[in-house]
Amino acid sequence: MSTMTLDIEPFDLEQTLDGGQAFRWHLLGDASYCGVVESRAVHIASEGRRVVVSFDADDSQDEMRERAEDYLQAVMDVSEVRRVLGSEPGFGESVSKSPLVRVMRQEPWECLAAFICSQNSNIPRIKQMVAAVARLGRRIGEEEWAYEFPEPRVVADAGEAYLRSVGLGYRAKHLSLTAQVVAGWGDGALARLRTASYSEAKDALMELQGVGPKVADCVLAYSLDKGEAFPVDVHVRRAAIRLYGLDEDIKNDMVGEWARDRFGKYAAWAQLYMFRDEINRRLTS
DNA sequence: TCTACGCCTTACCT
DNA sequence: AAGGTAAGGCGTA
Repeated sequence: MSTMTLDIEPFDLEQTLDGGQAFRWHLLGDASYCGVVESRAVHIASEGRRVVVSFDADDSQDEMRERAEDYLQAVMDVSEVRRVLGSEPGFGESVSKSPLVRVMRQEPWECLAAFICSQNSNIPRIKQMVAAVARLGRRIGEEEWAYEFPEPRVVADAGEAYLRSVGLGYRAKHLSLTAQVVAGWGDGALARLRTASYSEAKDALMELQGVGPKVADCVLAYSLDKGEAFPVDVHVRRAAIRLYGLDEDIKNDMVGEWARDRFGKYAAWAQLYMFRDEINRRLTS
């Protein structure tokens, strides 16, 4: 293993890596995490005032630094996030005083597949489903989680029946059909949506089976550089109504527009905080 | 077009 | 141990 220190302020590893925007990070006993970034097994730890990334000694330091910094969005100026969200009701104090929950930049296809699995499910189960899909990919290490996420073609060829057999339920059909379509688009087609506008990219994603407004916003926020995306699920909706006094009967797409207006390009960040706070609230009440 | 509502699978939790 | 719950989306009325 090689290690390097990222020039990035320490952040909330648990809520960032394992808080529901990604589903393939594994907690180790020492509060660090291991997982896969672009077909490489990596280990991420917070050590004092530093973030330390470890990886296979065969990989070049420069290349791994670039990958990790991209995945964790290390170059972005988070002081602006603190300024914009730091005095919001409910979660503002957490933003300004605690280690940040970061919006990451995942590989779009893996992100899309994961959130197709997420519908009408919960985090433990989503992890189980994504792990099963990941096992279709190339092994990149000894650990049970160490698989490169399979290309769309591979998932499509595995077929609906297989995906059902590993626990995806009715989502198997959605993922199988979408994998087929995305495979047909060719390499890099999904990532190309990064240069499209928010609404163009969202329309394109929602053409896919199993991708409605909520799943689309997750993919836009967590993999396609659309900070204005604001995934509205039952929890975030409840939080928005409670914290900001929105009408009880407001439509979900209106909640999204409200969030874009209020939080701008940091809507996705606000959503992570609102989601977390609402979940914690339900668990503790 | 727009909205409301039933349904879809099953792991996980209590 | 059995039954309810869960980061939604789709098809139909």
